[in-house]
Amino acid sequence: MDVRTVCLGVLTLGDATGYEIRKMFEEGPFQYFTDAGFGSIYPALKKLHDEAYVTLREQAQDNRPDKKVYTITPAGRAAFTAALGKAPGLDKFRSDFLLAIFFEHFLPPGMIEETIEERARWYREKLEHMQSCDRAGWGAGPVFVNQFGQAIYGAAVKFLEENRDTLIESAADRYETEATK
Amino acid sequence: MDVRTVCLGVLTLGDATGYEIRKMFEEGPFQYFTDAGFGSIYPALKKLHDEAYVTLREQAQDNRPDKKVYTITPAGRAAFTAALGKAPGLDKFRSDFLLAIFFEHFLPPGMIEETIEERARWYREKLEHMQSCDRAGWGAGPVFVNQFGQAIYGAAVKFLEENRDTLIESAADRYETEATK
DNA sequence: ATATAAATATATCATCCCGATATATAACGA
DNA sequence: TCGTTATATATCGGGATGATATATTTATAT
Repeated sequence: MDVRTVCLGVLTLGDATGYEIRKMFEEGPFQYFTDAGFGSIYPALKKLHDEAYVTLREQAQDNRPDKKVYTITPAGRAAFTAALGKAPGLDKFRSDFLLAIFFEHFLPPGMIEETIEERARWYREKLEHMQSCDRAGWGAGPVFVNQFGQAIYGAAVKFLEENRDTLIESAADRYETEATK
Repeated sequence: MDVRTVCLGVLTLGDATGYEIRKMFEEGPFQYFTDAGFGSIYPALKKLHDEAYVTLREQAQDNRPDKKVYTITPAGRAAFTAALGKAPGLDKFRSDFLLAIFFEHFLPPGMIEETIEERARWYREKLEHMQSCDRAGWGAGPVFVNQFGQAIYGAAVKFLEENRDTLIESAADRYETEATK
């Protein structure tokens, strides 16, 4: 799904500026399964405007850059519906952390524990954030997505907590063996 | 982690051609947390060769393009170790499926069930593949990574199976309400 | 009181990545 | 026999990433 389509989706929830869309991806309910930076959002909005899928009104502000508030058009809604109608692409889980753990024997001794600890903390924080999200007024879709996220991130936290010691010990054993060799 | 670094990692496991590296990403133990197509692997190998991180020997074959077998150099190993020494970037889970479910009210009636069913099947297949992987001779790192994957994909399957009906019913209710309105 | 960071708001740019496409042949099954 | 899969390389356009630039206010910290 390209950034243009996701922007259209966000705009079906209400008018927004590029900056606000970015915040949705960073802090809002979208952050766990999609992402886009300014470098993709601004060009996307420009193109959506060219295609007449959105309109914009510039709002002057004191001592700040003008706000560009975007509104989705009926054509934009139709395009978004059409895009959703196609079978979604495959889910992707990408983890440099797991790559590092896979090649764990290339890591300096203390770093395995530190890395796992840090990642477990990160997953725990994200999980707590999802749990604390106010579900009042949310529709069935957003609730399902939020709970799916909790299931996944919860499983990650649980696994890291239950299996970290085994890996750390096995790495420690290897270092000992190498030292006495 | 860029494709060059991941290629170096694969090459620490043994010499390989670009085609074989691709297969590792597609079928091997890497497929659940990293990915790269030919369009990234071949340029990456070319650059690694320029940087003297790999050497290559061309193996002529009958009626086939020459095989280019790449071997990692000591400098390549050092570069890979240095790259792993840095704190890994954040894990990313990206899902067009969840985006579609989030905007579930834009989907045609039957498609919600079909979409969830298809995705549950996909997660189940991936999970079974991970479970069937031969762990004999694997080190602690690869085992940890494989089991982490199983925990995550298992949680996804479980969630989809347990919650699909609730979402489908709530969508059906909405269609009824809209019809009688 | 003053420095420093963070938030608001836009935008660009190089670099890299993804997916599609091209080329060529062997092997295998329908 | 005809289509598909596997082997093996490579390129190319469009798009995404991450860093950087600009400018001001507000909040936090020293």
